[in-house]
Amino acid sequence: MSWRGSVWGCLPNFYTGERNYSHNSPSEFYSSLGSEGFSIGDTSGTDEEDTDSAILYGTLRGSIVGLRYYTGVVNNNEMVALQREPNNPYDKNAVKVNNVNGDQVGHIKKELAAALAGIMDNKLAVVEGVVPYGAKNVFTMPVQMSFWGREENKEAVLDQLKMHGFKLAPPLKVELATEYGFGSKWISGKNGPTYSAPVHAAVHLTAEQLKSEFDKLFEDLKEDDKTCEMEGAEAVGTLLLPHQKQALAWMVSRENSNDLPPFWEERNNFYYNILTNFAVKERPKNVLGGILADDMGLGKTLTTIALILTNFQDGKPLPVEKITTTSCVIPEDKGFGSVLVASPTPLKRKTKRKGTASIQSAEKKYSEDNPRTTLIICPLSVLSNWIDQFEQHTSQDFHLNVYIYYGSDRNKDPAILSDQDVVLTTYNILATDYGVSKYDSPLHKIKWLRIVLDEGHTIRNPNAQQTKAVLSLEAHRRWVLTGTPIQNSVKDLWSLISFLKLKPFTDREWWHRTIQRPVTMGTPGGLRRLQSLIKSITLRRTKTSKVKGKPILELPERKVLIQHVTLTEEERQVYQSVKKEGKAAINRFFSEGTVLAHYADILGVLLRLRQLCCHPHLCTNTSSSFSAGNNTPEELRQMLVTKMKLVLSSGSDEECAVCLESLTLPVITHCAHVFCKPCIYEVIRSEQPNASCPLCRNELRVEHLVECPLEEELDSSNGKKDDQEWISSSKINALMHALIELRKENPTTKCLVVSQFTTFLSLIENPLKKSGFAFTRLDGSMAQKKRVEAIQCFQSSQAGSPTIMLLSLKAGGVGLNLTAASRVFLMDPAWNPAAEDQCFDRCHRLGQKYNVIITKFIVKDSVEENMLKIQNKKRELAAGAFATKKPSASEIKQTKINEIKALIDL
DNA sequence: ACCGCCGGGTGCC
DNA sequence: ACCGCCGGGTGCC
Repeated sequence: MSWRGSVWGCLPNFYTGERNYSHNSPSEFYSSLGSEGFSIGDTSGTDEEDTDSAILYGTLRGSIVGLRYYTGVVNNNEMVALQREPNNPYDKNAVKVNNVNGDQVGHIKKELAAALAGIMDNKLAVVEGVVPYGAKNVFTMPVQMSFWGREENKEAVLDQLKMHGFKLAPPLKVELATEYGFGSKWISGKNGPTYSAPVHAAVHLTAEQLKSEFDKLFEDLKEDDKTCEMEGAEAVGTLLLPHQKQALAWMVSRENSNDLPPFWEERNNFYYNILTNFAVKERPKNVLGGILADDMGLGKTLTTIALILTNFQDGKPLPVEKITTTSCVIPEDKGFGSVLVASPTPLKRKTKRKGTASIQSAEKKYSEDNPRTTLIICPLSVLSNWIDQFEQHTSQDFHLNVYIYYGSDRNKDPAILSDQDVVLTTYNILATDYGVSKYDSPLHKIKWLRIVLDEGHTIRNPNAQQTKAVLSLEAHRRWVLTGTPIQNSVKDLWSLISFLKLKPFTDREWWHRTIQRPVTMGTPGGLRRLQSLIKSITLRRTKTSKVKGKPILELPERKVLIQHVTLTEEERQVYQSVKKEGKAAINRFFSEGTVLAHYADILGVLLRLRQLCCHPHLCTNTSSSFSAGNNTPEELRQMLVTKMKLVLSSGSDEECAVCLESLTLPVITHCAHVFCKPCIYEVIRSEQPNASCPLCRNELRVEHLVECPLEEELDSSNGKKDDQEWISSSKINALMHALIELRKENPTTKCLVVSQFTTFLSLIENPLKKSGFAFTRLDGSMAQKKRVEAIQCFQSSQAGSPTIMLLSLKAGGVGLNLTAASRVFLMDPAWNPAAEDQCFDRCHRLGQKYNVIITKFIVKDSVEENMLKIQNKKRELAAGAFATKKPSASEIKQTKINEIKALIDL
């Protein structure tokens, strides 16, 4: 059985190269020193990227002075933050001391500050403080400091301190117990033995142990208060499943609750944070929201829509309005599958709700303090899914304004936006507005009723512009939807927790000191702490979870069959001659050592072979000449870039060598390699000022990158070649045979016929027509309206409705629902098995009534068979460990080279 | 007395 | 700060 349901998603998000922080903000400081998630037992240590785990150098007692002048107060044993203040007019070495709330307590005494300044500025160590006693002093108070840093900086730090006459004491003083999470048990042994601190950050757990530890995080989440059910309001036009009613009850109770946030306790009229020992008089606010982390396919979107309609205002549902206007305005001219963010296609919409006295009076209930609008932010790929689902699940009698804030003509008037019930937008639009001007960004001018982050893990990189844009939005209620809350390590959680505005974790330092480090260092209780945090704000069910003893989803079986296809003599001849030529060229590249320089050539060869396995007419537009001969290097380069574009425009689902997944927003480098735009930008950012290509180490510059729209964004209709007479192919014959057999068996069975190559789909149309099949088609080039039509048409159970859908592999987002089909014919294998799985899930999901049979057509003795082998290797890799070591640039290269060899039988 | 000592003024960095 | 430190006032016993 194929692996899908793991909590930890598939491959980790790889970064190449070390980050280089040049700013002074404490949060960046922390991120630069934070340990790299869980390090797995293998610590060969040769990898320079693996060294940013911090160890404790030792501790030092100092004093905080100038308390008179500041308002920040602390308690005994409370954590404090030390922050450099290089612009202090009295002392350029000044070090501020702040309490957990960020209020200044005082300064570090100047002699000590002089010693710390250099250490802190050069990021040799992170210095953390706890006030052990004397917190009520008037003028000065003591501070116990811990110095954390990389092993290799330890000497330098000790030297610096020595120069100023300071010496570190051995780690772990009793006063610091709370830092380590030992609690009172530790302190109680007054004259007991002394313990030495854990010095090394490495946790000696196997990958399996770690995974099971992580899985425990989400255990028991289904119990106690999370099993109540709640019916959706009348406005929810769809019956909710039991587990969705549970989620709704939980979400509504979270939004209306007045509980204290996790780790806070009330003690004699004060509220204490038991992690930092910080106290406040005002009751800290809990997040009115949380993380809905259900597995894919359990209906997070529907549940969220139900929440919006059911807990609309003051705990009451959306009122009935006797007005009937179109609820959603769907863009007519262009689909959402497009990911061209730089030049968004204008979407048509109407501005509604002008006039009508009754509505105006209704609007008066809403104001700055009492907003009405929910903002939903999602990746572009699922935007259309949200629109569909709003349409599907809102009852006819109710009217919900949904405004799609997308496209170059989006309405930026905050007054209009805050007058909607729902504003839907994408992370990219949000980040673009914010990038233009933080202050003019319309979405940042509004205080929202509720913000929903869909696929919330997209903001897991705290330094990404879109994360910053998301974190600076204002809202009363906040939700994160994600199927994979932790992709790679605990680090991934910070952005989400910070978005939820859970104090004190919004500040990176407190998150790091109280949760991340205890967890990564394996401090007793660290994981328990994280678990208790997650438990209090998260609801997660997997596909195998049960409600009242019954499985949440009873999905029918899914079988994958491989149907071998033998080429005809004629096809085989063409194939062999192209292969021979290609193999000779690739052999030459190997002997010249220019394999990676000719990457585009090689992809071109492989593409032609893959196309020939499908149909001889597919590769007529791809030139077979190799870039060599009498061309200048510049001409050669141009040819390679052109070739790469041609490969990409064929529809081939190529992958990015950095993230190892299907390309998103492909860009071609100067050296004719292709990567995801975000991946390569990350490489450039981390290797500045001089970055080099992960595949060939050539110079890498932003201004040389060429964006390359995928085939999906191109109009395929004008790519049809009418001048060629239609002929069949072995694969088409195999498909038609299967389809006709199937029709004999059961004429109502519906099928998906999937290919990466839309021209192949076009070629298949011909025999379908001849054999009298009713079919429809869905590919990336279709306008949104046509897609909706095609999907509705196909999903219909009416007699005479199409039984076949021609589907391009990557069409539509994860939400695309094609459950009417119970058979899938995959005409050509993809590099990335995950892309195939995602495609199969379009019919093998909630709502599927029959067992699903998937047939993969694979040509015998061809590149396709070799692709299957590579796919299997990738599956093993993805299932094996969730935190595989980051491959270095040279490993990326070697993997690619091995793949090429395997593919062309070298 | 280019000292010591006294006692008032004063106080982060 | 019930300290230290500074700098002015002062000066045998």
